Order: sequence, then structure tokens, then C-alpha cells
Amino acid sequence: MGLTKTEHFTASQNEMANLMKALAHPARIAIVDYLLKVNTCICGDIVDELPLAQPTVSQHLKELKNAGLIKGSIEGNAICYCIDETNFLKFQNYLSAIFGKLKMNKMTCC
Amino acid sequence: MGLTKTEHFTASQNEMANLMKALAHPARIAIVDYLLKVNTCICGDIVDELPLAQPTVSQHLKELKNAGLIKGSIEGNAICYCIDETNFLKFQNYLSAIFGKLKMNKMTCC
DNA sequence: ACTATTTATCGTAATATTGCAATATACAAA
DNA sequence: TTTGTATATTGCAATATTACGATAAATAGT
Repeated sequence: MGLTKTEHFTASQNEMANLMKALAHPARIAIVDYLLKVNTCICGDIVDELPLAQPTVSQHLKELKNAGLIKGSIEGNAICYCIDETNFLKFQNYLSAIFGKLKMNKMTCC
Repeated sequence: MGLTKTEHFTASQNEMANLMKALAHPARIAIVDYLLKVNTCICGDIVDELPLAQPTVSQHLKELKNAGLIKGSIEGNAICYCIDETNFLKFQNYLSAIFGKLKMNKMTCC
């Protein structure tokens, strides 16, 4: 079918899955890596950096932006992208919760 | 095309993307949630817990197992699944690296 | 206005993912 | 051995994702 039954899951389960999906592609991980590396915000350099055509990169950037993991601001006729810290914190919180529970469950696992 | 160009990205970028992909579905997040909640290892109860047919759940479990996020041990004619902490640590390390860099880049963003 | 540059969108082909019925496999109990 | 229970696999239909050429839109510089 290919159609995820989102309505059967909780809002936070769907939200987390969507955040994961946004990073579930090496090109998007590479974009995040690059944005972290160059420190200051860069735009079309990402296209030069990646082994993908410009429309493909544009599409990946759109997905990251929709997920709230990066943000872009208009700078002349270029667009400057950078990491959006806020939503990365949701990953952090999710993992913290997991490790908190794992610590409790210690040695009751099969 | 639908064919990811994995060969153009680094091993760690591909590894991270694959881990993300394993959790990029609400059903698989729900499975992890459930395994964390029940504390002790459970097997086919997951099928009862999720709003999905048994073959579908089996498929999701397989993907989580392939990603190394859960492990299953045979218990009579049932199979007992539980969280595999090791690979969750890779998420943790990835995020720690990101937040480390974000801290450095503070206020140089656009 | 014209041209170049930068980014987004459209359209489309190829491949991947999701979900489930049907079926297979594996073990336990009688 | 037969029957029941638990899980995996197969096969397939529906939908989603990935990639990119062609093109559009928006701005800068001349």
C-alpha cells in the first residue's frame, strides 16, 4: 500500500517519526554535517558540496526546512540556510527519555 | 528514480541515515515505546498492541532488528524482543556531536 | 530592458516502502 | 502424529521517495 496509518498512532509518535524521516537520507545528513562545519550560514555552496543536481538538493533542503531542522533567510538573490536548533532538541529529548527508561529496565531484559 | 546514491556519501553518513530510517515510521516508534514501557521482554503482545496485521508487525520488527535497535531471542515457540541499547548509543553520539558544534557556532548563524 | 545568477517548481521515470491475505515454518502439547 | 499457537515469508497492490531535465521566478548588475 505504501500508505502509513498515521491516524492510529499518537501525535508524538508521528512527530518523532517525521523528524527521523527528515534525516533518513544520507544527502540530508550530509547537508546537516556541512551546515555544522561551515559554521556561518551558506546557501548554494551546498549544491557544489553534494554529488547531486541542483533540483535534487533543493528538494532535500525543502524537506529539512519543513521538518524545522534548518531555516533559510533571503540574502540578496541568494538564500542563506542554517541549522534550526529548536527541533534538534526534540531528538535530544526523545533520546534522553529512552536512556532514562533503559537505565530503569537494566537487567530485566531477555 | 527512488534510488539513493549511497556510494557518494561517507560510511557514517549512510549509517546514520539508515538508523534514522529504521525509526522513520510511527509503528516502529510505537514498538520501541512499548518495549520500553513493558520493561521485561515481550514478543507477540506487540501484535495485539499495534493497530496493524501480524505480517506487517513482523516486517517492522525485522527492520528494527536489521538496524540493530532491537534483538529477539527464541523462547519456546515464541520470540522475545527487547531494546538493543548499543545502537541507540550511536544516535546519542551523533546528537552529542551536533550539539557540541552548535554550541561553538553560537550567534554566527544567519 | 537585458543578461546572468540563484533557487524553486513541474513533470516524469525508476525504485522503495507500506500493508495485508495467503501461506509456510517451527515448536508445544495432547 | 495431529492440532494448535507463534512468527516469518511470499506475492502483490497502492502509495511514497528519489533524482533530474526543463522551466519558472526572483533579484543583481550592466
